[in-house]
Amino acid sequence: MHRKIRIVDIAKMAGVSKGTVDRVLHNRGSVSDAARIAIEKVLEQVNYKPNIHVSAISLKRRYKIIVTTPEFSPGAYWESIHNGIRHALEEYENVKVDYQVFTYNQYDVYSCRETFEKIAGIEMDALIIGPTFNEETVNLCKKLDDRDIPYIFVDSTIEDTSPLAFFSADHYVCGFMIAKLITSLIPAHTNIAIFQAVRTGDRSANTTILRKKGFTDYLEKNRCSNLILSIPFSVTEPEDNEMYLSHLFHSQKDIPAIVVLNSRGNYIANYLANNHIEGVKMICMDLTTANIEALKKGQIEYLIGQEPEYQGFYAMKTMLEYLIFKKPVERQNYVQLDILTRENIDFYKSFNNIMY
Amino acid sequence: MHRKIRIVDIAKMAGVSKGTVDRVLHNRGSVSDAARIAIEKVLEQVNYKPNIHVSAISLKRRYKIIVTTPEFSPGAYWESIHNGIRHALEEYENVKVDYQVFTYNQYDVYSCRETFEKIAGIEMDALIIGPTFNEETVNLCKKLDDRDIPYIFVDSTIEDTSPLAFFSADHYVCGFMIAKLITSLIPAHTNIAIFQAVRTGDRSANTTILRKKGFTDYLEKNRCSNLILSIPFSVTEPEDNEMYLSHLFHSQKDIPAIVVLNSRGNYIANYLANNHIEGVKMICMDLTTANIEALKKGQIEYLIGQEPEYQGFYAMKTMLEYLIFKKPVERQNYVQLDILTRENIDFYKSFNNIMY
DNA sequence: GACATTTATGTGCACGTGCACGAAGATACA
DNA sequence: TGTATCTTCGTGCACGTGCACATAAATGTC
Repeated sequence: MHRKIRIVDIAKMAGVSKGTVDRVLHNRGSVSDAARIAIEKVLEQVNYKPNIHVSAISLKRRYKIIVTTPEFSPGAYWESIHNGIRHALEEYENVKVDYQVFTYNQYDVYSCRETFEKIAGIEMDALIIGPTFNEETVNLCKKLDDRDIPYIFVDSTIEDTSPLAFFSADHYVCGFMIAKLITSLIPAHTNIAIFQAVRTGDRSANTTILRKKGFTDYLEKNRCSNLILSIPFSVTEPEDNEMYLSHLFHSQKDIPAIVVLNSRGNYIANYLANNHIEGVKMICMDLTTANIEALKKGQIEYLIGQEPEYQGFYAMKTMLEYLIFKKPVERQNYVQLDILTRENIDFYKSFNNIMY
Repeated sequence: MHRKIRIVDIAKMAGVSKGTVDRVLHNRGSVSDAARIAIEKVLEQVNYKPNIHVSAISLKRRYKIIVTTPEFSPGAYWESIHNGIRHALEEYENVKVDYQVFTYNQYDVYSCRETFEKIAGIEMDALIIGPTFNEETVNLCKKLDDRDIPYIFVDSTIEDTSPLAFFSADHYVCGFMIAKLITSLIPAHTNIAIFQAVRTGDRSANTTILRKKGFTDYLEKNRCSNLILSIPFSVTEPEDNEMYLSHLFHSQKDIPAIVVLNSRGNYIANYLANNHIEGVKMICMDLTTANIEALKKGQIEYLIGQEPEYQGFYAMKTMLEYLIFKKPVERQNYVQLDILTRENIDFYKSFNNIMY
């Protein structure tokens, strides 16, 4: 194997100094066409890959990166995404990053709108977005596009935007898989109750819609005869849920299976436990600490994980490498869908163990 | 946050030169007790963490690392482990590593013995071992211990050895989880056929024994009434398997479920397909390309993954960081047990996508 | 005590990139 | 032609560690 090519090697080949090569590599301008073309010619021939270790220690400029996601509490889904983001910054501790977090209420479209308008006015190098509402996100992204500010989505992607990349589960397939799992646990012809979060202003989250679609499609394709009971679930008015649930379980219907398409499965699990309702198989989304607890207790049969730490970590990592090294970016990044049981949950790597 | 502490800072604090600090940090010797103690005192107070980027570019010495595992063919389990190892070396491309691979026949204890004896005589800095046979591995490790050569296990660990670390699934839990999955797919009181690999010299692989134990323990604990049919599986004499299988399926027994505790599940799947035996639920180990194909075709219901790339990657990464930076090592490293279905298999990251 | 040998310590360079600074060359305008 | 302005380009330093080499101190030997 040949010696690794360096900037000075390219400079010598192109008959210029390393400063000029540096300007071309980083698009800094102030280069004559002749010099630029000569250098580009050399770059085509040789496969130059900067030594990232040296780049790292030589870096001087600061980057301002903004992160906006729904609000979150300890142990919740969105906290994991933020943990991943922080881990990425720790890995690149030598890079000077000012990062600022803006959260909004994911059940209130006005909160989102307000936050996004504030963000749109800020000076920044890049943005990481955890989107919920379509229209508001599209509006924000339009402004970002105009200002040539790159942005990356986590958790889900939004149509009619042009992000640098997105890191998300395939929510449709997620619902599809959940249907397969739940139907393997219960007899045919039985009922399945599905809980979905309700939001203000008649808006639904992308994610839940897609999961629901995947779920029903599976049943249809496989001619499953189970009856689906769609139950609303309110995060803002938790007292309503008590009503929905008591309604469901006093309706004399047999409910052998429950599916929760958001991360609040533990809430339902607790209701069942408190009301001594047993023998219900539950499948829920996301490895929140509360959900994991319920899984270990046997209240939940399967938890579906969508690697939130991974999403956050790679969103930030990808952004940094794009900003610093102009590293080419893969746009579509679907994360793994993990099936967790009380048996394999203890080995699940929450990225705290992984580091990277 | 304070400025990061450097070697020269420590040197100044201890009243010595950076060369002496370097010698203490790397245990190079030639340091007076007085100087060593002074430096160690400073090191206790400050939290020195070397800048790995600078370390990386300053590295000069070569390391010789040997890897020994069972033989493998393309797309097979052990190949993934080797892929992970290579990825780690790519990440540390600046480190000069001579690495040499020695494989042995995992079904032949003599082959293993011969290979290990050869390895024991070689000059090296470190070793990564994919063990199969207990006694032979213990013998090799004793010699390594005498020569102070660090070694790391992948795939499984061996008692009575003192490895620097091991990266492995918890095979007992794996079997336990498989039992849970398979019993959820079939009615009570039915038969379950279990395939286990047979080896020369009456030796069994650790892994299979542990998985089988976990499997039967689950059934016992949960008072499952399924009848277990243990079927041998020979890799060396494949024509025997045809016999075992035809025996099984001509015995008039109803076989609604099959569990394969090694990575050759696809072999059984093909037998079923060729003989038009349908409606059998299979759970198999490992994401070999052949197994993945069978999973996608619907011949296999669940595949259990044990992150072989991850194992290889972190085994080599851990070893390198131990050798270079004297980084402290976590001994026990249990990998994730992934449950794959035809739905989520496409999102499974084979590390080719991940890189790191 | 003189010299040889061993042990302990300090000094200085290489690693390759990012970026600041200043020099040189080109162009404009009086 | 002389001066000012803008564009283009080259030079050189910083980053912090690993390690080789030179130097100084301590110890051993007769």
